[in-house]
Amino acid sequence: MQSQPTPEQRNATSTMHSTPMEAGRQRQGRLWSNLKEVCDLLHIPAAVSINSEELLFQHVQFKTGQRVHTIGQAFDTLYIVNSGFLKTVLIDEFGNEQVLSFPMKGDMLGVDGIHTRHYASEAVALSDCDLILLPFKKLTALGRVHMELENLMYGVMSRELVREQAMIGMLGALSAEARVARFLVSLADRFAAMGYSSKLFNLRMTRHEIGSYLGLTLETVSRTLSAFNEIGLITVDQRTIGIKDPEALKTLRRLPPSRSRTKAAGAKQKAELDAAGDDQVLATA
Amino acid sequence: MQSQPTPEQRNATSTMHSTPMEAGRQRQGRLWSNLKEVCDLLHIPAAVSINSEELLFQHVQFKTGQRVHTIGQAFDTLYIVNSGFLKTVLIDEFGNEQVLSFPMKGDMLGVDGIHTRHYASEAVALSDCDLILLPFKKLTALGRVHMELENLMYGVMSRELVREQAMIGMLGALSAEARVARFLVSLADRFAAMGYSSKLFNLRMTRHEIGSYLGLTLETVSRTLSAFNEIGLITVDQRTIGIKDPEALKTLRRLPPSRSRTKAAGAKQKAELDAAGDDQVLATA
DNA sequence: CGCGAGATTGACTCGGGTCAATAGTAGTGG
DNA sequence: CCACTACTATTGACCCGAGTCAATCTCGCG
Repeated sequence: MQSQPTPEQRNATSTMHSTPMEAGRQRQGRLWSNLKEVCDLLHIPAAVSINSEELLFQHVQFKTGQRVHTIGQAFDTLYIVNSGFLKTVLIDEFGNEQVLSFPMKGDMLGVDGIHTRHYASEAVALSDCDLILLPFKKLTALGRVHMELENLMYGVMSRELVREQAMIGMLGALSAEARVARFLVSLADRFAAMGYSSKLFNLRMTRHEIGSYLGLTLETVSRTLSAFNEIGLITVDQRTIGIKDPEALKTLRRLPPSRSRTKAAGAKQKAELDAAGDDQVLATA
Repeated sequence: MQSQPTPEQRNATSTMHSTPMEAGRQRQGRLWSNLKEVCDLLHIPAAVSINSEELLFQHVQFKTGQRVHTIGQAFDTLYIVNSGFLKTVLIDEFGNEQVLSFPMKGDMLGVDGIHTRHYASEAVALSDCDLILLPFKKLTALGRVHMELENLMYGVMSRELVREQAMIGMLGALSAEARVARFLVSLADRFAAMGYSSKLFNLRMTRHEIGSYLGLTLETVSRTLSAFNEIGLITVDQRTIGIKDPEALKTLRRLPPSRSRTKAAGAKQKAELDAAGDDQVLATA
């Protein structure tokens, strides 16, 4: 039940007891989803012409650290994140990881495998995850019957393309501080879109992974977060991040003349923050 | 606007005189292409079940400096480059250009517009160009009839996605020299794929544009090219580049990406990485 | 022929990478 | 419960790669 949720296990579970009116769908374990649910998850308007319950998509669970797919593995299915957090990485010729994205609820995985029929990246669960399987064959076959599926696919792929373009722009043009700032804002927005707090959240990834994602070292990420903390833009406690000034983060290009940042200024900021909320900032005086 | 052939012109042209074997296609100006030609151009195996000559795609010519589409413009058509060279750019909040790609023969433009129905980037001709128009509506409509069209689209979009992933990896992990080196190799390969010489070619873009594309300044690009020239890897004369040692360019690096020390592969690689760190410019795998 | 855009090269600066020491945190087992 | 270990995060000191500023050179074009 734990180490590897294989298709066999899922069949065993789902066929174990099938409630007739549920048409084979296992509700409580969230083992199946219909097209409507998939579209909702992707934030794509599903001009619902289909409620056919035979059009169900299987769920699979992955535990922290498990790999959803690896580079070079034969491609046959796409995944949609129903819950949990992951990272996708490229491995260079020396075995070094390059983080490409941090997929979470509503994001699609595996699209890079379509072209060569082999996944071009590796997806790893950063927390326990629940993913929906979209067998690509099935998808394209259904695409000809239900044209919203087709548009869904185009939309998702195009969206992903735009996201990567923005990423390239960021890596090419922004300073370390601006990258970290935008990363935090982006995370906050995504949490907000998922219904979580955009003001206080936990990072699911290490500094190292953030650094890889942003083209920086973990030290620079750590230092930058500390600097933001001193200035009062955020609060940092390990992986707990509090967003204090989203506007400033959004428009930040460069940090104010860094040399003049004295201890006194830092202490002042710290005091304000402590007054504002009950948080333990450990920036020792 | 400029000389943009309209759909009416197409109908006029195609019905004007129909040479039986040409089936209404205007040869001399390369004004039309059928699906087979489009697939060939994209290097996608067209399991040819269609030779229907009513399935023709219009060409459009753009002159150097002209914009094919701009950011925010309503999306309705994709483009395939039949000849010529272009750049696609993002414009940031201060009007600065960020070059995203240098499309040439066989590349597709406009895919980033599908998601929001507005182009997310701007495409500019760096030379006189001949593009094939693929009206998106028409394309999706045909996709349901001829499923190879569908696969074509998925394939092209996925390919583009993989390309951008590689770009992100490069920007995130490689030194200036390695980026320039790989850029040259990539250009050489693409020229080779088009039937041109991969040993001697002309850059269609300025140092500034190359720098923007690679996340560097034009001075760094210029200096790096000069350095490669001195070392004998290439010859440089303004925009004329001669590739002398493609292998060296391909494997050239600098900073061992100490950023990512992967647990599994990391230990194995440590010695090599450290050794590589003492290397100067050249490194052989 | 002169003008302006592009390219090259040098001198200087500094952002961020590297190396290293320390400390906080989580998981494991006694 | 604590001790032990491995991982993660924070911080400081140092320095090098690449950005910035600026002068000069080349070339294409009206």
